[in-house]
Amino acid sequence: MQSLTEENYLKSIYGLAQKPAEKITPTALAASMCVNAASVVDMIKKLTDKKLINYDKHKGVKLTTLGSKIAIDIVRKHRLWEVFLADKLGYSWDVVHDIAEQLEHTKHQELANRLDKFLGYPEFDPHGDPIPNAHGQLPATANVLLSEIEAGKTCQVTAVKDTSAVFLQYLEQLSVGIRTKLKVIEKIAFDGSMIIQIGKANRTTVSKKFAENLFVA
Amino acid sequence: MQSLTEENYLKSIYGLAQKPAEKITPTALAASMCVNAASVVDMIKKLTDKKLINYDKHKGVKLTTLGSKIAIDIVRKHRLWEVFLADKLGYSWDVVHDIAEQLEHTKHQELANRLDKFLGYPEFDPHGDPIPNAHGQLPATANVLLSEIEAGKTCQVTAVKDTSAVFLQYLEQLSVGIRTKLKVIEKIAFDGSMIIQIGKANRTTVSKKFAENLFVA
DNA sequence: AATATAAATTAGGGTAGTCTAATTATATAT
DNA sequence: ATATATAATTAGACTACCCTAATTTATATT
Repeated sequence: MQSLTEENYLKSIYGLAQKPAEKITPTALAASMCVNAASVVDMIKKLTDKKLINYDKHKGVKLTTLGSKIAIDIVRKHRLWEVFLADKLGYSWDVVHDIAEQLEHTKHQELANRLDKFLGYPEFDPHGDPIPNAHGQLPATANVLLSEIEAGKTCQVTAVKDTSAVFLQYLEQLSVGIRTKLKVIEKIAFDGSMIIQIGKANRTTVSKKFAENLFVA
Repeated sequence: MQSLTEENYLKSIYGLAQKPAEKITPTALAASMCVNAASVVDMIKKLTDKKLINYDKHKGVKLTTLGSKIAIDIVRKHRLWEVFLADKLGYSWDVVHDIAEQLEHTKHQELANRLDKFLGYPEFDPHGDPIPNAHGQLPATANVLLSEIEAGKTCQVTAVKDTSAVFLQYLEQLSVGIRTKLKVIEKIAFDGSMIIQIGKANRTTVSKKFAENLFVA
C-alpha cells in the first residue's frame, strides 16, 4: 500500500513520461511536484525500495510494471471523477481537475468500476484526455489526421504517422509531443497549410504535409 | 484550515457528543479514535489553540461554535456521499461507511451542495442517520413512536416522550440512548409488548408503555 | 482517612515528508 | 583541457502525528 504522497509522485512520473524524449530527472520531478529536489531524492529512494520505479543517473526515473499499474489506476480514477463532476454535478472543465485530485486517492477496488459503469463507460474526460479502462488500457484513439480538423477546433496529438528523425526533430523544435493540445486557427485554402496554436502560447503555420502526418483526437 | 487528522478528531467529538450525559474524556476520545490517550492530549491542545474545542478537566471536551460547524459539515459530506454510493453506485449500506470516510474530507465549498442537489436533497443516509442541510440544520425528525413501528422494521431512537428519571434509568439499563438502533422483532398481540433488538446484540421484550414513550425515526 | 485503582499528563522518541545549506558530480563553454 | 555553471546528493533540522514509559492527579474502596 502506498501513501497519498507516494501516489502523487507516481502520478507525476506517469504524467512526465507521456512526453517521451524528455528524461525524468529529480529536478524535473521536483518542479512538477512543487517540492525541493532534495525531497525528490528521498522519495526516489523510497519508491525504488518499493520496486515502483527504477532510477538510473543517465536514463532518469522510469515506472516499473507495478508502478505503472498503480499510476494508471490513479489516472483512471482522476478522470472518471472529472467526468462525474462535469456531467453529473455540472462543474465546468476548468474546475474539475482540482476537485478530482482530492477524490482520486479513494481506495476501494470496486469503486472505480462502479463509477465507470454509472457514468456509462466514458472514454475521455472533460479535457479530452483518455480514460484507462478497468484493465489499464487506453481507448484506441481514432486515426484522425490534423489535416482533417476544422478551423476553430481544438485537438490533442495522439501519435505521429511519419516517424522519421527529421519530422520528430521538427516536432521537438515546435514543442509538439504526444498529448500536446493544438487549436486550428485557420486553414489556408491555397496550399492546405494551417495556422495552429500549440499549447497555450505559440502560434505557428505548418504545412499540409505536416498536418497529414500527425494523428490527433 | 484543518488537517485530515484534525477533521477526524472533530468528527469523533461530534459523534460522542450525540450521546449526551456522557462527558468526552481524553480516554473516551482515544478509544473512539483508536489511538493512545497521550496522542489525544496533544491534539486537545492543538484544537484548543485553534479555538475549535474547549476542554475542562471536569466537563470534558466540547466543540466551540466554529468546531461544531466544521464537524457538522464533515458529517453532512459523509452522509451525502453515503447516499451517493448506495443510491447511484448500488453499494449496500454496510459498505458505504468506509468509502464515505475517504470522500468526506474533500474541500470545495460548493461540492456538498451540488452533490446534495444531484441526490435530490436527501434527509437521511442509508443508515437512517439525518443529513444536515446546507445551513447545518438537521431535518426535523417525525414524531413516530416505537409502538407504531411494524415488526421487521429497523428504526433509531430520536427522543423520549416520558422524561422521568425512572424511565431514563431504565433506558440506560437497556443501553438505549439517542441514536440507538432498534429492530422490532415481534409484536405481541395480547398486551402490545414488543420483542426488540437493541443495537447489534441484546434482544429484549419491552412493554407497550415503554414503546409508547420512545420517539424513533 | 488511607490506600488502591484508574485517568490524565509529561517526557522522550519514532516515522513520513518537507526544508535549507553544503558538498559532490556532471555538463557546458571557452 | 580547464573553468564555470548546473544538477544531484548528503547532512541536519523541522512539523505533524503517533507511540511507550513514567509520573501526577482523581476517583473508589476499605
